[in-house]
Amino acid sequence: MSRRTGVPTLEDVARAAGVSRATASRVVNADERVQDATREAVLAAIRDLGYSPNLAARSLVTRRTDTIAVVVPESDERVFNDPFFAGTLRGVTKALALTELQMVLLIGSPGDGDGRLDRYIRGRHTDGAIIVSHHANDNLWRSVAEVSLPTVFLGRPFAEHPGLTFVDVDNVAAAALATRYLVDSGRKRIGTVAGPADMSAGADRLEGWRSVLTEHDLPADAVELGDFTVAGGGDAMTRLLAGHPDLDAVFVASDLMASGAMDAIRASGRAIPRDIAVVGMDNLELATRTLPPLTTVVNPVDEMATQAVAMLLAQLEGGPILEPVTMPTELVVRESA
Amino acid sequence: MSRRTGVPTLEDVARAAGVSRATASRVVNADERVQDATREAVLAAIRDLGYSPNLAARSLVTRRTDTIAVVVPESDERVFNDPFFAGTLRGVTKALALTELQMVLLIGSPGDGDGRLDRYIRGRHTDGAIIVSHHANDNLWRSVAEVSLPTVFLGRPFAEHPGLTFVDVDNVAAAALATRYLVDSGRKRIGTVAGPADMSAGADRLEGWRSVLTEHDLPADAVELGDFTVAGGGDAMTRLLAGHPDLDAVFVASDLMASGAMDAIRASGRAIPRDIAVVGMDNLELATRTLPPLTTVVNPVDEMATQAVAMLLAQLEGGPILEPVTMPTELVVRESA
DNA sequence: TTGAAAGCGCTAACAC
DNA sequence: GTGTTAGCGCTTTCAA
Repeated sequence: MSRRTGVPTLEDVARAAGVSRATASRVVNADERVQDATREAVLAAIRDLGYSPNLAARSLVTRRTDTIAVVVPESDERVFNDPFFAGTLRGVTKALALTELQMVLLIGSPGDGDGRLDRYIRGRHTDGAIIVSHHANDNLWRSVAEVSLPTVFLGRPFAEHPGLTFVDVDNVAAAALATRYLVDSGRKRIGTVAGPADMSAGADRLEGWRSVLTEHDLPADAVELGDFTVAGGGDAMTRLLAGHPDLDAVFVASDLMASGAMDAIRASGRAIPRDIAVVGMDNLELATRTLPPLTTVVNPVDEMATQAVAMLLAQLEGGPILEPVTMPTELVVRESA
Repeated sequence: MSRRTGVPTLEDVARAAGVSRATASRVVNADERVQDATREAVLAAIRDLGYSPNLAARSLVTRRTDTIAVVVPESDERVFNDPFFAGTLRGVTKALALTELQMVLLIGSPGDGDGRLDRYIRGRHTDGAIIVSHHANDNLWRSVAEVSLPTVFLGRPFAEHPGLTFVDVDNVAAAALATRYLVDSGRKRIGTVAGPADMSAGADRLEGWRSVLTEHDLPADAVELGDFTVAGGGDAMTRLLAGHPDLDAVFVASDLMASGAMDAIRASGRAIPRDIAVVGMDNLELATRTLPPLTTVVNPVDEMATQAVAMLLAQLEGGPILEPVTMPTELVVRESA
């Protein structure tokens, strides 16, 4: 055992097993061409010494870190309060648990003030990245492109760039699905609480809502933006009702915002769905617990995360950058609309 | 720039700046004794080349990884669904953001079936660890002790061991506080939905509840165990009511379980707090949204996480292992009791 | 099937 | 203040 730190090295293992370091390394890395007897000896030494490879040393020569970054350019508050992110992280964690890869979670404010995320990416400290919740003004896409870091976006990135791939739902279609349901149930004055304009999910869902209203010659002017939080949804709804007291329905671009919006609607003295029908999006567990339970569009975060990891792994194994994947959605009808 | 990978090394920087690798290294590591002009030249080269240190190479020589493990021996499901863990991770993330340390999140089932967590710890792949939600039968404490990995437990570990330190609330006192409040408000037949017996938070809160009842000569036989989930709390409450239909109050060892328990109580046709008073523990945001809002004991996860990180940092900087810290709690009275 | 040896990129001890 | 040099622990040719 190494005299200095007490942590056994491969050298120590080799000596204990009476073989060379190269052979010991082969055993550690499951190389075929090692005689069974030799392998046994080395494995025994590993057990006895409690050997564990020094990852830094390995990384230095293999030029792989065996980690992938999960980048979320949002505040810690949001990341750890919003069930959408919880679902995403759960999905990624689950998918990654089947591999040898370790997840490195990088959280940073949108816009990335001090450039921490950017520097980490440009430093190529991980083998690849999954970028969630991308905003128009953070240049993460540029960074990954410039250093050719294998990356999959979870949610379509705002920028178009050859080689940028992603997995997402068709947010335009999802919002259209929700809005069409409201139209079909006879609602005539349909507003929306949209997501941030600097995120594709925000912009696309707004467009889906608008397209259906236009298609039916209904007014598409009742729009307020929220920030994908409960409070933001409540505030937006309050403004919406103030500006358009005749609303009889609203499509809210996320369940979290819908929860806040429903509180605001009730606070205004209106009944759901009698006076105002509400449809959300995400289908969080929360949607079953609102009053009344929320009709919403499924956002299959778990499957999306699995898909994103699979696409990234394919790239890491040397495959080509796969085409973007769009997951199907569906409407879940409960009692709010 | 290195001809092979396209990633610039310190050697490249040194050459570009016309200095030795050692001097370039000094600039990168903010060593004082470098002439201003030299420093400028090196910094310029770093900028031009887009240099970023190879962490593996640095780690190999410094014998530090600049990462700390946050170990949660629970399923991904629980970690990413339970707001208690979200709060903990948020606190740790926030505290770590002020340092140079990167968090490595290690999630694994209790009991640690395949030993992944254990191996990671024993491999000393991080400079230190914060262990959350420790169970009696996982031997994480033994592993950190055997490899002398600087560690702080978040929540008192089940095992006593010299050198094991932790931050926690006084769970006995917290449960006693809740139970005493119920006694003082005239309740006579007080049950409890306790946490898992293999966790100190479970055992201690049960003991606190029992001590107060015994002290007041009240029966302390109405106990059911839950698993700190909503469903588990509901099931336990249902059993409790079946076995003890005369209950007029219950202390539930977590807000999440309390939420489930309240559903079960309502389902049995009883009113809260008229027929049965309920006190929870944690003071999650959820507690403000139950019907009726939940009276509960504060579990200051954010402050605990901050404290744990501070204690770990002190150890990493070479200080002694600090004494365990117990944070204060308080009762938040809402409408459920 | 095994071993010898080179070298990954960096820091730190030492010399100047 | 700066440069030279050794060496961290590992994988991977290359040769035997």
